[in-house]
Amino acid sequence: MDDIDRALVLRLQQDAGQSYAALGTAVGLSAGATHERVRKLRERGVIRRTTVDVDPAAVGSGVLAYVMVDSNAWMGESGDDFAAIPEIQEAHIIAGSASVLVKVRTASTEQLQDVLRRLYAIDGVSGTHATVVLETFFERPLPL
Amino acid sequence: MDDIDRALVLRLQQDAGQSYAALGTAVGLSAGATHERVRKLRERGVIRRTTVDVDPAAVGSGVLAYVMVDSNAWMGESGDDFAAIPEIQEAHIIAGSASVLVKVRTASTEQLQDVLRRLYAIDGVSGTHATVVLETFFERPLPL
DNA sequence: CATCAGACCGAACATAGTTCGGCAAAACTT
DNA sequence: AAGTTTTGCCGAACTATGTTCGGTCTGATG
Repeated sequence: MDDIDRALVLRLQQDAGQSYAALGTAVGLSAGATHERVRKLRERGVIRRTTVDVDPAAVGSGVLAYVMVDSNAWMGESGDDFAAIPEIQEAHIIAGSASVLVKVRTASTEQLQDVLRRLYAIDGVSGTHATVVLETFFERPLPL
Repeated sequence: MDDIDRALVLRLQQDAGQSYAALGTAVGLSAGATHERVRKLRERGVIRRTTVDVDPAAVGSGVLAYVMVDSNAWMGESGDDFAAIPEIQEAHIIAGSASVLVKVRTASTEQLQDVLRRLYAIDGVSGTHATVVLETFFERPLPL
């Protein structure tokens, strides 16, 4: 994981569709060597997969909210329960007063309410505190 | 934006590296027609870009925290101020007691503290409340 | 000093991306 | 309802890229 690897990851985050030749030129390598570097980055798990970035509003997920989930039990094994709710995009165990923080995307606030209802149905969940996002400044890749 | 488009976006989210031929077979189209569909999805902005999913811990961002930022002024024009802090991965204006919610990734809690210091330096910021993530259950693409 | 392992280059070969003419179905027009 | 236009698709040609491989160099190891 040297400077060249970091440069490769950075450029792939910006555009994973470019050719190995272009990528190689940018970092000072041949296409073949670049290919080999990227292959190893995938093998090591640094690069998990290549994906596309989708406009949420265009696919019926125009409402974004973060929900603090309070509980009266240990939630460490409840990952699957949260994963079963498709509108939940992220779920984290957190330090602090609540015990789980989830990121939810829905088409409407009515559907958001329905997600909250399903959250309450999870074992150990004693309360929720939803924060609705009014405007997103930006969402961007990791710094390098 | 019909069922085929949704199927294409779904499959591209899972693996943007597969061939148009494979993608076409999966949805019942030829490679050429698939190519044209995906081109239009990009043109319309439904697909914003193709990127790679990187393991944060592998690139020196093992600490994740969400920070509620309180303010005593209108923050609607301060997007650039938040964008100037590279460790901030997302920044949103929110409804509720705080006015901005940011997602921060750093290598250490010391660096997290330094980010908080830089947040305080932004015009109008009157306080912060950081929530450190202990474990991430999952982070996944949008539902379709 | 000799040997070994790792990384790179450049060229060959295989595969996929991209374009295009022709066709058919659907959507307007009159 | 018939004509006309538009849209979307197929399949094949053409172009570009991915992928592999032998040979070379460099730095590390013993």
